[in-house]
Parts: sequence; C-alpha cells; structure tokens
Amino acid sequence: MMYQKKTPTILDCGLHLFMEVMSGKWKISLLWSIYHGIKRPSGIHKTITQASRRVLDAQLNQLVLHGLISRKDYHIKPYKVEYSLTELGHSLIPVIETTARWGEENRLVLEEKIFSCSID
Amino acid sequence: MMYQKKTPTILDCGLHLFMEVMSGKWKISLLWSIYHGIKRPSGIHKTITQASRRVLDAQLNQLVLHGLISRKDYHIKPYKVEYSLTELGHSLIPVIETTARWGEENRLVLEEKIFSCSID
DNA sequence: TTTGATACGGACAAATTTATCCGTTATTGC
DNA sequence: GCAATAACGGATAAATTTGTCCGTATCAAA
Repeated sequence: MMYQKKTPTILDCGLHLFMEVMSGKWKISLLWSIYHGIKRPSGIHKTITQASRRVLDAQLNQLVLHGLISRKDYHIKPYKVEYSLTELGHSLIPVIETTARWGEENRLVLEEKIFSCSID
Repeated sequence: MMYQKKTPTILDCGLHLFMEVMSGKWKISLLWSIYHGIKRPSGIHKTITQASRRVLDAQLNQLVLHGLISRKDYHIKPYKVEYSLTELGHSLIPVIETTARWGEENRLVLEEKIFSCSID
C-alpha cells in the first residue's frame, strides 16, 4: 500500500512539478540506467547495488505511475519484465543533462559546502 | 541544532548535487523571491504565506550554508537583514528556468498523473 | 504601556521517505 | 530434491524532513 499524503502538494510553478516526479533517492539513477538500455529489474539492481531490490521496485512503481517509464511484462516463465522510457520520460533527458552539467561545473564548490554542512 | 545525517550522501553525478541543494519544500520559492528582489525575511514570508516563519528561516539557513544565497546583517536597530543570490545562486537561475519550462510544458499530463497517484 | 514589527532559534511532534526483514511463485541447472 | 535466479510486495523500523509551540530581544508607534 502506498503512503497517503496528508498535506497538500504545491505545484505552483513548473519546477515544483519537476521536483515532484524527480524526488526519490534512486529515481535519477533508475532513469539513467533505463535510458542507457538496462531494462530488466535485476540488471538495474546490479548497477545500483547500494539500494535494496525492494526500494528500487517501489521507486520504479512511482516512475510508472508518474508516466515517466512504462513496464512491459512478457508474461512468460521464467519471468521477464522490461522498463523503458515513455515519451514524457524521454523529454526529461535533456533537462536532466542541463542540471547535471550545472552540478558538474560546480562540483568542487558544492561538495565542499555540502561536506561542511554535515560536520558542524 | 541541525540534523546529523546517518547514511552517506550520494553525489555521483551532477544531478545529485543539484537535487541535494534544491531539496527542501520551500527552497525554490525562496530563491525565486530573492531573485525577484524581495530580500528581507519578513517580505519573503509575506510572499510565501503557506509556510511558517520558523520553517522559512531554517531553509534560508541551508541555502546560505550551501552557498546559494548570502545574508547581510546591517547591525542596526530596528533589525535589518537582507538576502541576495551569490554568484553560484545566480548560475542556478537558467537551470531552474529550464526545469520549470519542462514542467509547464507538461503540466496537464503531470498534474493528472500526480493527482491519480494520490487517490488510490 | 500595550501592540506590533523586526529578527532568531530551541524543543518537540507530525509527516514523509527510505531501509530491513521476510514470505510468495515459478523455472533452470546441478 | 536443493540452490540460484527472476519477479513482487506486506509489515514494520529507522531515518529524515517539515510543522507547531513557544521564548528571546529591540524599537516604534498608538
């Protein structure tokens, strides 16, 4: 069962919409894997070993519900399931690349700041 | 006292860096207000009435610690404090605009999906 | 002198997200 | 049969974020 929000979601501006569907610790990595052709849940898990399979499944479900990826079940035994980006998911790639570029360009400063926050 | 993280922060890719400094329910609105010339805490609060002053202060502090805004205390009575974007904060504006544009372009679909998640 | 504006943050509760533990089903290979 | 792989999700604990309730201080104006 999925968690039921108790406070209203704010979607004033487009950035809030973006944050809403992107928030989730592993979602970026998941989208990235799928974009790079790793489609099966087990394969994805092998590329994101820090997270448990359970958690990845949950976030994959959210991505599906938000319409960024689609899930194809081949209905064969042994099981086979594949995820792929939807059109909406694809439209997100250049946006992700823009933000990722900003992060990389400022990595040194950002890492230092983030680090100093986590000690005092 | 600020919360002490217990699990390691993941900063593999630039997008994670972006998410790290942008995560926080009111940060976008705060940056937006400051960018648009509303600099004093009380004024900012008037533009974001859904949040309590306490919460806004906390997130403003985080933005300062992450180096996105700077805080100038005029050391006069009655109190006067002003926030402004740092160079790093400014460099974020076009990135925010890119993601916001994506959100707006897909608002209809996204709102519908987000909404349907919140009912079943 | 009481009210209101400015500014800030401790202490704690509530909401939300993430992680861990385990149980299910079915197939392949040894 | 027994272990490994593939797939999925309930129940619950732990971590993290957000919100609420207060208390501090200074000054101005009514």
